[in-house]
Amino acid sequence: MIVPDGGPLYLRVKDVIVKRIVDEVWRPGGLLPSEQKLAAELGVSPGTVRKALNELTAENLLYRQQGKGTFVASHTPQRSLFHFFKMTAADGKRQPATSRLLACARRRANREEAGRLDLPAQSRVVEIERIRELGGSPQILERILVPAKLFPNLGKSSDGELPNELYVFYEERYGITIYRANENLRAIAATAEQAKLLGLKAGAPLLEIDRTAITLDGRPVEWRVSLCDTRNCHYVSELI
Amino acid sequence: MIVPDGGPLYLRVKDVIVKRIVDEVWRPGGLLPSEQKLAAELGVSPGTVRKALNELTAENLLYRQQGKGTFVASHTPQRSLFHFFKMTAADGKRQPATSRLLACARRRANREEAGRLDLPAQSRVVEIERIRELGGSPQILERILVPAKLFPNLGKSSDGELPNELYVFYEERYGITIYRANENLRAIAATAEQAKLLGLKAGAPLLEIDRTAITLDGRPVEWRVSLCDTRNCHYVSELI
DNA sequence: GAGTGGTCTAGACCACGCT
DNA sequence: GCGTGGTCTAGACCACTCT
Repeated sequence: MIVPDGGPLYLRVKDVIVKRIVDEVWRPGGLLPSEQKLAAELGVSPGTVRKALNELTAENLLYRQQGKGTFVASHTPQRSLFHFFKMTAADGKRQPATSRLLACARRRANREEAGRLDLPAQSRVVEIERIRELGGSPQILERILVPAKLFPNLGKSSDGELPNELYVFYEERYGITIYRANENLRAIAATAEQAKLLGLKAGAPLLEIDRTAITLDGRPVEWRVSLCDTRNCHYVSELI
Repeated sequence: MIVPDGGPLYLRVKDVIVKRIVDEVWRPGGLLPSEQKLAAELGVSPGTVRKALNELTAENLLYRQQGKGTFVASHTPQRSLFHFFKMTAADGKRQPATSRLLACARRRANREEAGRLDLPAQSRVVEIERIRELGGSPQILERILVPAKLFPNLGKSSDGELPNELYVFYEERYGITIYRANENLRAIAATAEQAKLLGLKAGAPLLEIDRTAITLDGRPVEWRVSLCDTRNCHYVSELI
């Protein structure tokens, strides 16, 4: 048996599959071998492989299509939008979001930033600042921080254009796929500078979304703080 | 075969089980028949029953204990706390929350309120106002609205005491189990009155959590608006 | 020891996508 | 027509709980 020892067999099969995705044996969007072939290769029964594949599908790591096969999940604009963007307009309509770049530069991380990204002190990072507009008016002020090492040319050449959906871009351009994110939400008062950028008065209430995004192997690769004017939109959370 | 027609068998088995919970054939905390007995009774194979039970377990409707059996999920203080209370202290510690009742009275619903609770216009409702404290200082101002019809004596006699975990109370006292909730989050500025109750200045930013809680059969039974002082705590959301 | 859920196996048949 | 995943079945064995 090729799978490592210890614990239930289907969990070990899961680990093998995850490891192959991490090692880029199978890349996002790519097709996995069929259940039967995987079962034969790993020396387990098809039912065990099926259980592993189904759990990974439930965790949004894979997706399956009857008649076609099993694929590694990847960021399409749709998936990115629905999974990682929880702001919705007050009227429920999903308006096309556009973004305006304010800054994009490389610099050294301070202590807190290095800690958040699990980097050595003083590591180089790329800082992106932008404003996202929903329905024409500025609504979200974002500061994004990523390790420079993982994003080689980002912020060096003056890339005037960055796509609105960054996770699609991370994946296609740098081979970095975001699988999970933790968000902490607060209400804060806008500083004079923030207020000006969003067309508000200083002290106006803003929804602060503090997000750490992590890859499949659990490394944090993005720290993002979004400040939202929630007069015309809100953050949606479903508790089950 | 006892299960109704149409669609995959295991989904029909799920529907049968859900219906029995709704009809209180099996009550929260109660023990279901074993897989084998259920399979025999419904005339399907044990594997099919198992698949249905596992999906319902994943949806937090049931829980299973090896060697003991399968039970209908119920609100314990723990479960209520972990599933439906997403505020965490800034230092990550979960402090015991206490609450102070401001008001609890029956009255007629206005248009918006009736709409939110899916009630006829002018229906009687119970309104609860309270302040929740985390670590000694007031942090959350809550207004809770429930249909008077479903909560017979609530708010009539002056119940000076209401437990901190209302969902446990709803279930034990009125047989109403909350299974899901939708929350919409915003940042707002505190009114003078709100600020006074929370020990803040007027205009201070507050996190507004607008929640609709629904039962297993999909009926909304509680509308709750929580206003949180998020200087020392935050709302946690995990995106997967 | 009896009963429960958890795991693992094996195979049949169906629905779907492609060629 | 072929290969894929989706469903359904049947049974063996293990781990756990309780008496």
